Amino acid sequence: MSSLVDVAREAGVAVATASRVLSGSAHPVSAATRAKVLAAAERLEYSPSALARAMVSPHSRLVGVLVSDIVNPYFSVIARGVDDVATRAGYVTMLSNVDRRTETELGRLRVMRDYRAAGVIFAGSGLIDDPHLPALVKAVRQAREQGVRAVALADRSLGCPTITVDNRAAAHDVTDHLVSLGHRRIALIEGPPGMIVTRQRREGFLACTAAAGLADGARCVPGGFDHEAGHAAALRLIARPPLPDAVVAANDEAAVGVLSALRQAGIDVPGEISVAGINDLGVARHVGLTTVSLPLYEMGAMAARRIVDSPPGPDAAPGSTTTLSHRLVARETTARRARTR
Amino acid sequence: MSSLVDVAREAGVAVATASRVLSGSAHPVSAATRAKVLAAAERLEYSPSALARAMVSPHSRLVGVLVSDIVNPYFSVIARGVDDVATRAGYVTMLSNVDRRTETELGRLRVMRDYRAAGVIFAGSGLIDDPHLPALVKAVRQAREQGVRAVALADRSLGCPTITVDNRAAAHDVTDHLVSLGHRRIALIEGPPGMIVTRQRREGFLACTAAAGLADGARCVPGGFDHEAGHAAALRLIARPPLPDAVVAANDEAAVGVLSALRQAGIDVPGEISVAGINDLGVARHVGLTTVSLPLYEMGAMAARRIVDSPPGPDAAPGSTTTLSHRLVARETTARRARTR
DNA sequence: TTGTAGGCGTTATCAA
DNA sequence: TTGATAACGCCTACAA
Repeated sequence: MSSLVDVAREAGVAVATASRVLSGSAHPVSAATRAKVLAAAERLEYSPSALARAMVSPHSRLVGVLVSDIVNPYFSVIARGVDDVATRAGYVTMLSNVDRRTETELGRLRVMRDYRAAGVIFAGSGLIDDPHLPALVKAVRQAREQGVRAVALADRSLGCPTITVDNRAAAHDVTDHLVSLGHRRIALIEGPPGMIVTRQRREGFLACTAAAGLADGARCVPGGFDHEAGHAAALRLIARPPLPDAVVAANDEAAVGVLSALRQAGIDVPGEISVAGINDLGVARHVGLTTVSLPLYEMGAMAARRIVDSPPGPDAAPGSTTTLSHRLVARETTARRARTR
Repeated sequence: MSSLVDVAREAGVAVATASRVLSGSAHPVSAATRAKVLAAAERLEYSPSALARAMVSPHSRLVGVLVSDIVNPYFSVIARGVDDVATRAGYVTMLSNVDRRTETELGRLRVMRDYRAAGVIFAGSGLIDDPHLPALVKAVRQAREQGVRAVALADRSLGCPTITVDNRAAAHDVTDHLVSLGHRRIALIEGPPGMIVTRQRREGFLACTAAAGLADGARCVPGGFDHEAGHAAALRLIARPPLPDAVVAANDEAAVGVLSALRQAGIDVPGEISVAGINDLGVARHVGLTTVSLPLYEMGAMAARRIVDSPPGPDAAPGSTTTLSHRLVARETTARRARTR
């Protein structure tokens, strides 16, 4: 690898001059000199060291994204949004899986700060009564003081800007859709225990059923965010009749698990029971699942944009919250309640 | 952020000494001095600059992974394997989506080299008759000379170590499974046109059907790697009777698309037709899809291991190929051919 | 318009 | 065993 010194020597100019033309500086350089430098750089196949650049600038062109698990499509889509924006802006995405462990998140944040990341995006939901939260909050504050932008994609009280959706409202809306179709006994298959997003969606569900005077028919059962959890929860529902009129699953994946359990049991959807999810990932469209579309890609993209567009220096932006809108997408797994039982 | 200079001053020792204890050097340091330095570092919350370290060492602790699209679970699983190993070894994963564009891959490789990445993993399949391949091969060679390890996870003739599976054999084996179940007229729904992996799987399919004397019954139809492609291909198959006895889809996602098309058409699986995929991602287990299990996670993990375990310096390892084994997983979407038609 | 020089934070070399 | 110093490659005052 040839360095700026090599290029300067080859072009017969000072290092500073070479730097000025090659780094797109505003400093004036004569056309002739510029041409010489460019030619030399071309000949030597010069490519600036991103490391050295980052050393002397307020931050590197690295953007970190902390996800619970990249295999979960919820996070893949966010990561895709982050990376598209980052790449277009000349940045590189650093990815880390943290398995919902706040301590791991803390460790990864430190590593990213040590690379002088331009910013770090916290994509995962927080935990209820998280004993490690204070440590993370403190680390986030310090990182921000050092110029690392932080953005959260879920309500976590991290003391940094948050870009998220109203999970409570999303759960409310999908439940309301079921209510409006005439369903009276509705079950919610909850997300993983201990997660804030699980609580938010439960609250939305309960608020809607209560408002509709369906408190008696509303039933929350333990679940999770994957096929197996939804499948298992549905089996439990089936085992304890009467079957509810409708089911809201914690997310699309769980809803798909519910669908397969019902199908295996010979229960018709939406004839005998309606099923809905939340997220609207690829699978939902494919199986015709009624769900709530969440702007996941946009959340990632917007978070990245916030980072790459931000002027350098300590980040003083307060912990504002931007709430993106969601949208009910009615498909074939929900239908008007046909008969009484 | 306090630097090594700060720590040295605080401890009352020379910078070199502080560096020796804090970087775990083999150079001897007295216990007393060591303690002083450690205490000072603790007080100042010292954390070494990864950037400065990378500047003076042969490479950074960054591992790059180039995927076609992280939203595709095939790549998410690989990325997860890479990240798990990288993180455990104290490295950070840089992720880039390249949308199957070799030129983009080339650009991202350059960026990662500019960060002095320890290595770069090419996760995607190559293209047939790719006009940009020579440029990429050259860039890979140069990167390797500069100390960047390169690993490919598909047969691409990149001139670097390759860790992959035998796609030809995988397609052969799943086809053979169908043949052994008595199926005579078997259709292959191909992957995206122009991809090497598409050709390999087709070759395996054709080799198997030919060997079984089923050349007449073997039929290759255009498809793709997603739900929609599989769905559309199945519809075309249905539209032109007779329906084949069995279908091999290019991958699991396409197979799921096939299943839904058949279901919508009221065609029983596996009663009237057997369906199989390739990859064995989460969805396959869930829908009970017969498929071929590919060690995707292990491929990513092994590639990362190769990089983090490799001693620094120019990479001279020849373009060896490690082929990991696959395994047929028979589930409920395939069954013995019941009746003649 | 161009050049000189200092510094970013670390590790490694060479002396002491 | 410890210390001073030279890199690594770049950018940016400051000087000319």
